[in-house]
Amino acid sequence: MESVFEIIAEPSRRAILSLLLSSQQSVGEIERRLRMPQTAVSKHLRVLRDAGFVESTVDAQRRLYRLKPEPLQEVDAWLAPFRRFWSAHLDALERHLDRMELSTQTKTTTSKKRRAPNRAPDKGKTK
Amino acid sequence: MESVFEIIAEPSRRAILSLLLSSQQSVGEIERRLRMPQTAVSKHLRVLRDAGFVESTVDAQRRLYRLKPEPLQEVDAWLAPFRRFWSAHLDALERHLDRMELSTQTKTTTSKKRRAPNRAPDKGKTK
DNA sequence: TGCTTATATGCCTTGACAAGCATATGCCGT
DNA sequence: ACGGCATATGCTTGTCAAGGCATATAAGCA
Repeated sequence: MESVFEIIAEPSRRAILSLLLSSQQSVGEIERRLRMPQTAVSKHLRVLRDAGFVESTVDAQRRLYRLKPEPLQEVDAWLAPFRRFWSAHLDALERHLDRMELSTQTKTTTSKKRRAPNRAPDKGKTK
Repeated sequence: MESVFEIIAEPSRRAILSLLLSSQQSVGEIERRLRMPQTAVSKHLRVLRDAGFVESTVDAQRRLYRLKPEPLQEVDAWLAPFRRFWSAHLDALERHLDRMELSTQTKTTTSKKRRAPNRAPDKGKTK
């Protein structure tokens, strides 16, 4: 399995992580709320625990699982340079729109269909 | 393939995305810098383009690929609640450490922005 | 026109993993 | 000690995607 990215590629696992955001949960609670078979929950939790996404404590016959931050922080760290990238781009776009007094008040991006206004892509030899 | 998470689960694709952070690149450049066969590069780029991570323009026989922000922003959005989660936890830890007058003076004395105190990662009960 | 460079695509094999099912382990109350 | 509840694990099967290879498309050049 290896990387944290492969771990969170699984939708059920992301669902479990999101569920644990509110508070720690037992396997049975996760099973009910996510409507997924118990063995599947246990297996996903196993993967998540081995990768450090969650930890568990024993409460009688139950096991309570809770989030651990480190692996997702790793994802966040990988994402950081891209955040800089796109904020830089949004700034540039903003300046550009300012410069050409664009009348239409464009709400900032919401739906995925939104694209940058048609500028000629600078096919610069700036390489 | 579907989700953006599955797309970035592939290490080569993450490498390509990181490479494109600096500037747009042709397929051949990516091939050389990542030392990976051309057909592999092309296939990964196909996946990335279909998912909206990159776009390409034609420059004679070359294709120049560049980043598009939206899909990674989607990842970032999913991550947001977890960021809140772990910063809350760091705050709690910090308060806790403050309360038990921990001797180690944290040398970063910027009191405005709280930072995680540098402690050894607590390897409590890993088996 | 042919030759070369740049990139894309189709086929095939292989490996990884999720899902399902059966079963094992372990704790509870009586 | 027993039966039942809660959770974990082993095995098998189907699916799907990555990698390798050959080949296709297409633009530039002589």
